[in-house]
Amino acid sequence: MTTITDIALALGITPSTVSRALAGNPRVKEQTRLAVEKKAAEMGYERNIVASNLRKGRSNIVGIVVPRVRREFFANFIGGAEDVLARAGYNVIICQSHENLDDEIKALKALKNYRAAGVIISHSIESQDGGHIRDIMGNLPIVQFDRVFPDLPGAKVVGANCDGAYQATKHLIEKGYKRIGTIAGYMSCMAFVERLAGYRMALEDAGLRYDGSLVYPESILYESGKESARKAIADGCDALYCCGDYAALGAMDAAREAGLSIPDDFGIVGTADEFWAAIMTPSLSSLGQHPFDMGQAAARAFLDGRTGTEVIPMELHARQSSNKH
Amino acid sequence: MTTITDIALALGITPSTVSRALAGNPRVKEQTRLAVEKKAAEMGYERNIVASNLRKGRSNIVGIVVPRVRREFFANFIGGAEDVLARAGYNVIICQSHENLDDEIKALKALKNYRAAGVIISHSIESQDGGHIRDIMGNLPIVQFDRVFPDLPGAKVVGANCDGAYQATKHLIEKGYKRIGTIAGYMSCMAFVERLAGYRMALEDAGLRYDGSLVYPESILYESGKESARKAIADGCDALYCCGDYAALGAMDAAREAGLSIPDDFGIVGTADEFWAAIMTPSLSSLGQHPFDMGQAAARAFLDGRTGTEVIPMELHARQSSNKH
DNA sequence: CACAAATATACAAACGTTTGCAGGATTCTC
DNA sequence: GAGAATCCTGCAAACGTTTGTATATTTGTG
Repeated sequence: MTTITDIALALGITPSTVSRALAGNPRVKEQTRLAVEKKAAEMGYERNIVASNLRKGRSNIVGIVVPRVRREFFANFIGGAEDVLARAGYNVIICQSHENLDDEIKALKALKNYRAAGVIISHSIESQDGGHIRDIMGNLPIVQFDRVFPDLPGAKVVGANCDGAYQATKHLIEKGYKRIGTIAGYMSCMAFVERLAGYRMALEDAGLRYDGSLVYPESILYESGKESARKAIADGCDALYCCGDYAALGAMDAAREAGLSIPDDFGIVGTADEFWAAIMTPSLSSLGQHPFDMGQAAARAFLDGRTGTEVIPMELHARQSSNKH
Repeated sequence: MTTITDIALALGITPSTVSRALAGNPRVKEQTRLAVEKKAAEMGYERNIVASNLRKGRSNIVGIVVPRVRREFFANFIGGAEDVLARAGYNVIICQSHENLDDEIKALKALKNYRAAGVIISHSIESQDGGHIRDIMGNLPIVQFDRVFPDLPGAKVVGANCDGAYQATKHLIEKGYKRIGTIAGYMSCMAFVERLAGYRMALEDAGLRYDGSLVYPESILYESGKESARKAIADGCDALYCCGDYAALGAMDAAREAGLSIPDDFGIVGTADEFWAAIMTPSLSSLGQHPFDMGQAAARAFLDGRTGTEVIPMELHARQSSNKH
């Protein structure tokens, strides 16, 4: 592997000049810069990024910390972020917290240790606040997305959760459902808290009473969605706004098992607009997020050093599962 | 940030001893090792991994190069690989080739530059052979998966493509379909070549003639699947084995648009067993891969320095789309 | 032509670790 | 108790960059 010293030797100059030349430092003469660049190309030089990182005390690595890569939302987010970060010369290290505080801390420490240029994170369900993030990362740029701690400074990219849930709930009301519950997700996440607020607002704006007993703040996995839906049916609900499509799917199955027909006896709206929502039968109405766009937005927020909160719109895709006649 | 020099100073010893102590080198006395460990913990020391990597000339980074993270198969694979690599103390850098040779080369160079400990790769569709991989990575461990170049040495993890396609085709034959085509995928990938071989073998074992004109070696995306299926229908096929579920979905839509009923007029089997295959209507028969397991297997192959080819079984999930009466 | 100002390069230290070699201390053997 | 063998630790160089400061070179001004 050729080093700047090799180039310097070949040209009869010093490594420092080579370094500056390659960095485009205006202190080196045009002529020598060209000579250096030519020689470097000739010798197949590639900057040793590890040495560079050590000396500079920071790397061109951006860490992305998510609960799980396998989840479609996060995979798409990563896709979007990687696209714009790679174009800007950054490399992306992926860390999974597995919804687990310890793993999250471990990941953040590893990133700190790599002198990552910044971290893009959606915190685990176990994390109660952003203290550990701030403690570990110090004043490194942090971009939070989807699940964000408002107290933590730095950029944030979130879906229009409140507005989206409002739309979804309003849609159910307009379709004529009378007793609408919600599978609300864990209240430790802002995203879910906001959706609940949107749900409530829609009810109240329509002159309906908000009833806390129709809020099922469980996980949004298939099984717990099904379980919550059973309770909702027992509680007399005729519709559910679900904060996740898998929970919505569970709710569908619960309704069917209870002998209810969808959408006439029971209406359902999910969230995320997974690919399959449109192709199943009955097709599932769902509130679409834009994970890929969010990833791009988060990456750009990092690159530009922006610091506010960016809200990515969500739109309702009304389909059969909520189309009461 | 405390360094080994700080610890050495605090204990009145030298950095080299501290380094050795922390590395568990048997050349340092038990007693001093304990003292060092205590002090290190006390001072909140964490090894500067960048410096360590520079000195050692290699890092604990493993690169995973895939066409796209957003694809379920790859996202799940990465999930599996990350799980076992993280447990072994490695960090994972994700690179996307976007099915593009240039990006793949760029990614490999970046990984080489980071002195990655190894690379796990599924090559882009544009890559014709493994020459560039070998050229760039030199003798670094390379694990290939799914799409592999047989000429490239090193470990390989693949699905049982031939066997799987055989099962799928045999299933269609046994269900009574008479003229079975295949949406075969690009022939630049081993995986697809093997599946085609399995398809052919199943036909011939059943005494049916293999007809090259019923092989549609196009991409396996939805649109091209639909297009290929239109041709297949025009060619008189009554069933298709599709090398991807999205292509299978396209085929379904093409059949429906042609007024054929599934499964009675037209049978379809897909590949990958995406989540939605089971819940759509009619449900899609599909050949299940195990991307998460493959990820784990690939990571273990890397860790153990294994070098053979590991074959992960595929199983057929027979559902409505191929259930001719 | 002398002196100042500007320009271009060289020198050397630093980033924090690892590691071959050497040397000091301890233990062992006869 | 002398010598060898063993055990620990220290010294110093190295990994390849980057960068503050100093020096050398060129240019400009009166």
